[in-house]
Amino acid sequence: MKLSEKEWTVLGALWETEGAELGTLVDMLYPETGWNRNTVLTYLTRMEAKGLTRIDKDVSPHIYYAVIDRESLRKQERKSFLKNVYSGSASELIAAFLVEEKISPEERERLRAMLDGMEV
Amino acid sequence: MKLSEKEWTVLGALWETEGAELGTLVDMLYPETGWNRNTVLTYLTRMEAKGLTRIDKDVSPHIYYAVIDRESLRKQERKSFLKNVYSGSASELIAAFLVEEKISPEERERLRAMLDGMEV
DNA sequence: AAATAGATACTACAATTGTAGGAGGATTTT
DNA sequence: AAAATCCTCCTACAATTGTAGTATCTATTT
Repeated sequence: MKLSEKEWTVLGALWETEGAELGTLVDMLYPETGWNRNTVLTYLTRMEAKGLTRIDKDVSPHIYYAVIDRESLRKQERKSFLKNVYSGSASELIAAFLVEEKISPEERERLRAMLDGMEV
Repeated sequence: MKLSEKEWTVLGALWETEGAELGTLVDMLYPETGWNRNTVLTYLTRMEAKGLTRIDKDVSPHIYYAVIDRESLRKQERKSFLKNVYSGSASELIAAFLVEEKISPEERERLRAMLDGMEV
């Protein structure tokens, strides 16, 4: 399942909180998105129908959770990004991020170590 | 402007050909997508309305071109991918691709060289 | 208890996306 | 020239997405 950008945004808040009430989520999302409370609620319930979120209705206010784990979703996104945007060329992709984004010396060291580890 | 996956697919064919007739595009896309000729045509014309493609109607059959260049689109996609999927952490993103995708020794060397070049 | 603020449910509605079908003109092949 | 193909145009139509408004119910403050 391919997520929309907004759904990622919603999930971002859910992952951050590990379960939260509507008000909390609305407050978290507002500065970034300007969304109306009902907009957030609509996302939450639609995403429940898709199996992306879970709503605990036994308590009031309800508590909203992310259902899918971030890593597996990332994996899918990596796959489609690599395919669509870089026609499968991982090294080109990596190179682009390397030139464009600042990488701290520590991270650089870590990446280098990874490259070395692949040597064998 | 955020492209859909299908639009990327269409653009892929257009970039590959640097201008082509419908039939050519349909043939190129069919194996991967199974799209009906009219589906392709619909994409092409809708994308023209969005300024993504250009249609030369002075010749018959018409010739279809990509209007935006790949690199600038890639840039946008990198940005949103980094933000949405990796909350801005480029090194985590790169690391994920490094472990997941095979990188040839030559490419590995190149990436290493890039890392070294950042040393200064 | 009345008023206020929050939460939930239900409804709405336009824009976009995916996927063509049909009609009719243009061109190439028998 | 008739038939078979292409090509383009126009139309369609359901699903999804973005973004709420309304009505109602429930706590919380006055």
